[in-house]
Amino acid sequence: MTREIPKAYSPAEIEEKWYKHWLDNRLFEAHPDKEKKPYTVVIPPPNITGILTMGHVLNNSIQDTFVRWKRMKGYEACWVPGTDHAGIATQNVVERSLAKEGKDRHSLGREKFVERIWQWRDEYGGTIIKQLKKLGVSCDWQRERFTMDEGLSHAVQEVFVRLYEKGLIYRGKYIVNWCPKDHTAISDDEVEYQEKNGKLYYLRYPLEDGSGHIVVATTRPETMLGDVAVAVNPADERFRHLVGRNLILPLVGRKMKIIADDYVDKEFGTGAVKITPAHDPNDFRVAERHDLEKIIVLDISGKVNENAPEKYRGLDRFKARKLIIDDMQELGYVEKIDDYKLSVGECYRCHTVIEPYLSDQWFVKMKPLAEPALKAVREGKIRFYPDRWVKTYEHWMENIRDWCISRQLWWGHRIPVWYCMNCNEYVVSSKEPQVPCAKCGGKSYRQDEDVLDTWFSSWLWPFSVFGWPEMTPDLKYFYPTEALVTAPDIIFFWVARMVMSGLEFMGDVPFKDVYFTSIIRDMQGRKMSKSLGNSPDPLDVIAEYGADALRFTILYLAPLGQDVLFESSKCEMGRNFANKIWNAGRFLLMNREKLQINTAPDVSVFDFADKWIVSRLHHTIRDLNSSLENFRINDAAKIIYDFIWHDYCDWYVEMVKERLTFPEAVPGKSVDMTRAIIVSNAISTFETALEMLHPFMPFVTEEMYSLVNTVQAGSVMNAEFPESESRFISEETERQMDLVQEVVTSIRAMRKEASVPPSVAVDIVVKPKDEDTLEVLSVNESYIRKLAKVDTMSIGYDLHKPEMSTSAVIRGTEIFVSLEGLINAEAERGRLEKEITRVKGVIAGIESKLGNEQFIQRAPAQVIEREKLKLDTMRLNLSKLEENYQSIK
RNA sequence: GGGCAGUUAGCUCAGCUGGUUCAGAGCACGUGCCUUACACGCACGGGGUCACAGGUUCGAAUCCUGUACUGCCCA
Repeated sequence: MTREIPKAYSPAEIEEKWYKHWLDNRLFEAHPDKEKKPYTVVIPPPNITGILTMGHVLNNSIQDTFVRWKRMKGYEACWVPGTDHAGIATQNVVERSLAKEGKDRHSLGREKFVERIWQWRDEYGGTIIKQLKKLGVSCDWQRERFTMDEGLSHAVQEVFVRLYEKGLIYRGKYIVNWCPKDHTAISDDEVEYQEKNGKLYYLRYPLEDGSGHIVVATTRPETMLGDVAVAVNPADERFRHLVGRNLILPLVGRKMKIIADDYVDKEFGTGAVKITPAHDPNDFRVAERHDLEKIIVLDISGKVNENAPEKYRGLDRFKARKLIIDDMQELGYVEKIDDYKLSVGECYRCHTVIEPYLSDQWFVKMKPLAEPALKAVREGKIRFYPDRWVKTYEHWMENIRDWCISRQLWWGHRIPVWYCMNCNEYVVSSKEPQVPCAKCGGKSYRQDEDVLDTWFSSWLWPFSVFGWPEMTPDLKYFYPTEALVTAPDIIFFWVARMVMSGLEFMGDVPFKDVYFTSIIRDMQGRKMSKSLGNSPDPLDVIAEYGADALRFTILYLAPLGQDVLFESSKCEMGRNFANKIWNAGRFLLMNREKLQINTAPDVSVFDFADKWIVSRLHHTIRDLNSSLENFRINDAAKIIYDFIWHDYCDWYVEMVKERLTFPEAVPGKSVDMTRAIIVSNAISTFETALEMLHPFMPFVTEEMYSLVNTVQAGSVMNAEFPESESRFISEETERQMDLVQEVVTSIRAMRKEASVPPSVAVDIVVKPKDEDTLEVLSVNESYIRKLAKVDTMSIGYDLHKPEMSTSAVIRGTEIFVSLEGLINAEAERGRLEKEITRVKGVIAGIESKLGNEQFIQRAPAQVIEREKLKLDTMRLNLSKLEENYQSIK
């Protein structure tokens, strides 16, 4: 049946088959097990409206690699998947679909609208989860959570109540970032700043007594409708005499004072600042200090409201800006208008320009939560990879501002605050209060209309997924989690806040290591985005190259802390690698099939090649484990790639072929039995390599493992991850193999240089440098002959250079390739000349080093010894090269 | 304006604590090969004053300082 294995690996059916197998056999499921140590990872919950991006691919490939690796190492690996409810984004999506039916949420009503969103979620919300499965991730799907689940919602309410009771949640009228499109407040962190070309308008405000005017500069002239004062710096000589005098606000006619406040920057604009307390955060603070009125002049859509002169009412803020400037110009109140670069805040969801807006909101006091969170990172209880993110984290924590958590949306966790219908007194409670109002005895309540910021549920994720606030067995066993793998752009939104909530509510950090992934960009270095259309659809990439190929390629390309430029054709690398593995397995299977002998691996039949590959294998295991432990995942990918492709396939398999043709005689064993053992030994190393590679390329390794395994060991997932054993590592054997490889390569090069066709075997003469070399090359004669296409190989100290031959010197050992009729004396002389010049250069370099007294005095003895040895070898090489050069006729 | 990265072969990138094998990989390129798994392959080869200028050191792609350009974050 193995004869039917196709030549090229085609991933599609194989991936589907194994993913189903893993699910059916519940291999991803985790349960508290006292015998084992837990290894817990929670997925950064993707947005429920989202689809899989290359960023998710990287992120989840990394997580899966770690989770599978630890699972094979005997940990109870638990990877919790899920999604978040993405308040604004989801509400937008459903509102759009309502609009198509000519409806809006207000006509539907809150209850129906929320119902509608749930319907939408049931229908489309699972998209990204389905897509993740295509990638082969080993999440425990039994544990899939959604931030709006009952349990997680309960956690959110509990947290709100607890923080409120602790005095860490308060309500107040403050300036918030208002999105006039989404009609909601958003937090400071949800505002994205863009550098834009704008104007700086210089406006004249006349003094009340008609004795002149003062000029203020502003980028948002429409806010003048809400101006209540003009402020200057108290130390500013230019304006000192004006402080305390009155102005008349043009267009409005309001009388306002000139006040002095340190906040004003003398250098900016004219040094005089108009104060609009209801529409600017700095002005708001000035107004608090000076007890000024706060006049809101825009409505929730950014249109001028009834507090402004009639002429402007109902105008959009940008239209109002134009009209106001026109009117001011007409009245002679515009001094000048300059071009000006300014940074404009936009809503991170819909990119509408944010309007600072005075409104009633709920806030979390952050300072008390930030302090322990800062300490945990400083003390190394949580480590960041790469650690430079610690600085960013510290800076944010040290300058932390209170978190506005209320959102004027319908989709989300409703704020657990109840207002007395009678007197408006409020009670904070996760359920509707059953007791009469403490203030007036009223008996009916209404709940706060607003919902909480989505991140207010995400920050609880590492423990809410395990049932908090109940101290469930799962929570006890799996918390704290081990590693968090996430993109750096949500370090504030999410990572920092999880640290705070973990410490506050669980009394322990939520995770020990945070791995900040690279950002995937296109080949021009641009961020991948929907609007640019420069992001390949990972599902297309998987269809074309296979999930293993995509995973491996992206891991190989993404070094820790470095951005990655990606295009799907790069996945050829991963695909080719999968194909290489497929064919190596095919080779082994075909040979086993041919022999029809069942046998176990047998160390007693090990020859040089086996000892070498096993040494390389254990080297590789050691390096791979240490790379993964240090989160150097691209190194790990490279290490395993090089081992399988270069050591195993390029050299070892070729050597095995030679042995299968001419097996060494083993006492008491038939020739075919020997052959079968040789194949079994080769398979055994291959299996270990598959185990090592499995966390990176789960599908092809599982498939090959199942084909190659005779004893039905079951899934490779259940195999123990290989551990390096130093008794198998032989530096000596590896050095010897290096020599064999160098000899083979140099013979191949000489053949090529002399244009010997690949089909023609050549004779070689070897004059070894010493006993060791003689021994190694003799032992490996058959391999050298096979690998370099050599007919007879003569080896000895007293041999002579064949008449017509080309030569090379490898570490003092001379290799002559007979080239009867093929040699070109001129070319040969040129070749040797080039090599002689190179070696002379090396010698001169070392001589000047060794001749340097400073070097002799200060360099470590080891280094000096090394240089001396190198010099000896190089001198020997040179003398032989010169000798051979002379002998050319 | 402040902070953090980056600049190494035509392209995309490795190169950890300075010193054999330090100048590497993949792709691309050139030449030759259907050699008893693999043309998604094999073999061999060409290609880089490691951004620039100083400095530390016996010794610098690697450490320090400055400059230039690129990108990100914060104000």
